[in-house]
Amino acid sequence: MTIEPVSEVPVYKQLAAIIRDKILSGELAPGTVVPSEHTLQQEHGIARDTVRRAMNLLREEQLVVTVPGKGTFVRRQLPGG
Amino acid sequence: MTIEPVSEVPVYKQLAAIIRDKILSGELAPGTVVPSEHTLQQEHGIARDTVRRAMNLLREEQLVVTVPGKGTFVRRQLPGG
DNA sequence: TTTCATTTGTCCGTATGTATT
DNA sequence: AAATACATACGGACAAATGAA
Repeated sequence: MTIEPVSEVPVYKQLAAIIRDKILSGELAPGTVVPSEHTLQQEHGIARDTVRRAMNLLREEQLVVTVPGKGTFVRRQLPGG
Repeated sequence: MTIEPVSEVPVYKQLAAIIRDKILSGELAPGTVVPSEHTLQQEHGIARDTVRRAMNLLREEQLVVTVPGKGTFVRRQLPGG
């Protein structure tokens, strides 16, 4: 999956979709760490601000849980799981 | 206090007034942290841009002091205090 | 204990585009 | 035309929590 800088869909929503897919497919297993904001921003060539927006979405969807100073983790009890 | 989206008074001035009142009434005591931009924007359902305008006003009035990376605090020595 | 790297939290400034008033 | 408001996006900086050296 690649992020399209110029698109109808905002970059942060595209990134959220990418990570959401990995969670729902099991590629990112429950309890494991989601790549750090720094890593994601490097990998996709986007700003940290944009990464954080994506994470905010996933938190609202209760797909991930964030621990300050530690990281963001895939929830063990996924909504509707 | 509630912000009226459609009003003679701009939203950012309404928000500034709300926080100003809490400071002057002591509900927000000197030295304590003012809710973060993110919190305020969520609580009132307004944009970050608008929150920041409100904070700029309060800073100009010297009611609050902002510490980068930490937060915005109620001044201990209020103007005319 | 102190130090250090990592990671998230918050803030500052800027910019573009859209829409409304 | 100008001010207000929202959404998006970028970059830099410092603070605080964590954990490891």
